[in-house]
Amino acid sequence: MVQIPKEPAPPAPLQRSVPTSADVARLAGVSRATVSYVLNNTSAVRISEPTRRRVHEAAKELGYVPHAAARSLRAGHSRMVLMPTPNVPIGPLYSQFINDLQWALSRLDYTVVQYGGVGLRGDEAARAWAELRPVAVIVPGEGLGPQGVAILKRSGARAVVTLSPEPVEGAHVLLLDHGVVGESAGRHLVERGHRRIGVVVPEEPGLGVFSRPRLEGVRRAVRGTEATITELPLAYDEEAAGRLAARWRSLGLDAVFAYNDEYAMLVMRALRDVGVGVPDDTAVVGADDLMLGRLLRPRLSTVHIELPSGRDLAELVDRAVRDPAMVPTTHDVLGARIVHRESS
Amino acid sequence: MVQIPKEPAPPAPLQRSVPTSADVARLAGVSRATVSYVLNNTSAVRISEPTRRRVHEAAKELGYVPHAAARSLRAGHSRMVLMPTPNVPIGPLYSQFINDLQWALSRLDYTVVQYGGVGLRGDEAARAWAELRPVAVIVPGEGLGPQGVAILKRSGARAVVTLSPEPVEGAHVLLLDHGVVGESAGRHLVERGHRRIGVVVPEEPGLGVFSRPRLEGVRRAVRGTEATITELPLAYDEEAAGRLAARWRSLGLDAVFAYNDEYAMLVMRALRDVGVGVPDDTAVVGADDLMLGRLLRPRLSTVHIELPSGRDLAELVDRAVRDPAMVPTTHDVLGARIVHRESS
DNA sequence: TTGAAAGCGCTACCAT
DNA sequence: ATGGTAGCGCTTTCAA
Repeated sequence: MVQIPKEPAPPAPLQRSVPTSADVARLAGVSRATVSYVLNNTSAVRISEPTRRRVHEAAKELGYVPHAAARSLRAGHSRMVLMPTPNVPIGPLYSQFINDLQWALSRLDYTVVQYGGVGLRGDEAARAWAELRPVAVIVPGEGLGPQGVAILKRSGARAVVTLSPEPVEGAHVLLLDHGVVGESAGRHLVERGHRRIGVVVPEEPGLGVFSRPRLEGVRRAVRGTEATITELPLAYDEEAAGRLAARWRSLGLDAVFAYNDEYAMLVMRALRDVGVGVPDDTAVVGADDLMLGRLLRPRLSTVHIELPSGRDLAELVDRAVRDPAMVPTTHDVLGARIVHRESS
Repeated sequence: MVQIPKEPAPPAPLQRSVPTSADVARLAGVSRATVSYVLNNTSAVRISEPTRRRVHEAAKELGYVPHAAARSLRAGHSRMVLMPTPNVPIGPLYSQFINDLQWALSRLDYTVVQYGGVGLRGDEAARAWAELRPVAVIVPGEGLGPQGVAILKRSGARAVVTLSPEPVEGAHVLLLDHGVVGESAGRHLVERGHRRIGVVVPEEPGLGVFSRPRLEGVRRAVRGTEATITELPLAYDEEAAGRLAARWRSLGLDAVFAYNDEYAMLVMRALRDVGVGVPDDTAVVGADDLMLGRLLRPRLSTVHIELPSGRDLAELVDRAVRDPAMVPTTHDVLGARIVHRESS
């Protein structure tokens, strides 16, 4: 651990207080109203060029920066889109999505803010978000109930969107049903003649949100076939994988859906190390279509996931903000398709 | 691309306006002052139990949530710590660090907010942040100059901390000099007798912040030895790696520092595919000590990186906030040590 | 073209 | 124990 040294604090000069528009007005020799007109380019009012210049100079000289809270208090609304930061570790796929979303919302002139509420949950969290009076809230993942939605709306949020595994009353829901991921994998394995299918279920807490539906998806895919499913709880480390591999023959599986590409790499490695052939003895399928899958040998079969584009979501938010009468709906937005390579 | 359908907007009921403390006061039959005392548990004032109850009930019935902007406007300060979201894709290492930091700051009763300013740069960005009047600003990476620091401080930020590759006047700087990473790798390779060392430099824009110092670090490590450095620009895809591998023999290198573990995997795979032996023909060293390095065969030698703990940084921020007189200093906080496995 | 002033929601001082 | 009220920084009528 790298320590940040603690230093003794020598005395220092007092900080000048923060300049306000009144200070600018005083320095420019005009009223606060005029300052506001000039700095906001208010078109309904004509201000003479010399005055404009004086105001701008005064503002620059003082290092004036408007006070967002005061402004939105006065205006009665803000353009802040609040998005709680997920407290689960997220992959590159999701990061990219969030990035696109932020970019698109910025283009639409919203201020995007990720709120790091760690300990809070449920309505308590919703209340904390509501205190900031965001014009819209985008909640990734579960955890927001109808109550929470109500709290947010009562506090002025004109759009509440959740990216959730299940519908939420009152909110615009982008249904991210990971079942389709498992389904793709399961269908693929069944079609290729596999009958004893293992499904890796990560032991990491917080991954259950994804792993449970993926497992259910595989179950759905094999329904009506002779194939059977075996759950394989697994921690993301080599020893755990080694232990799993050691009892592999006794499990009698001919295929495994490894939750995602990273777990797939872990499993493939462990199987290799105990002499289980992939795909001949056991087929392996990952998910997420990460680069690493392409680099493995045999090349990893995987499920490619399509999230909605950040732009689409940004537009949904914008429409909902501009038309609060819009009735919230629930849409399936998770796409999944198998990418067949060499491991299956 | 998954499309989010656009729906026609039917008419809908008007939204009741947001309840304020005045509404609560009216409903409870008390003054706004009393409401404030009750809801904030003001210890300087005694409120009778029946009154408290009435206030709480009224607040709950109305779904009252205090208005953070109004509160901090009145108070003259907030407990918001603002952190611009990095617009470079960040790895698991850094994500973990940010998470820890958020957690630690929450424990200290700060509200952590990641600000998604995409298009802004330099002082423009600083001004946008300053509008929110955060009590502290933590800037990951370069891009904040002394000007920006001044803007933030003039706007009331009591602590400005940057995690930067180089010192910034006026700010508390946690120097993340990635040179030490390259140095560790370089020293290791030289000690093991390698003399013609390639250094992968990712072509991805935005990674230059890291790759340049890492390259310089390797240069530093070989200074005074007979070893030579060859820069190897490389995009993160298989074809590019294949092209690099194809001309590998002609490069005459006996070792390569691959920027990080992911690039190392890419390079190792490409070298393998053209029959270059690792480590016998060419040694490979990665960086970041990701799990995938342990799963490769040969196991990947890598540089383990130690970031400061989130807790330490949170404490630094807290101290700086409580004692604005504290003079800003610059500290090296990036630790690096070689993890020797099988690829070198 | 510019200024005076009200008021957004909240808290803290001073009365009662 | 409770209420009246000023004022945080800003925008926006309304007057001049």
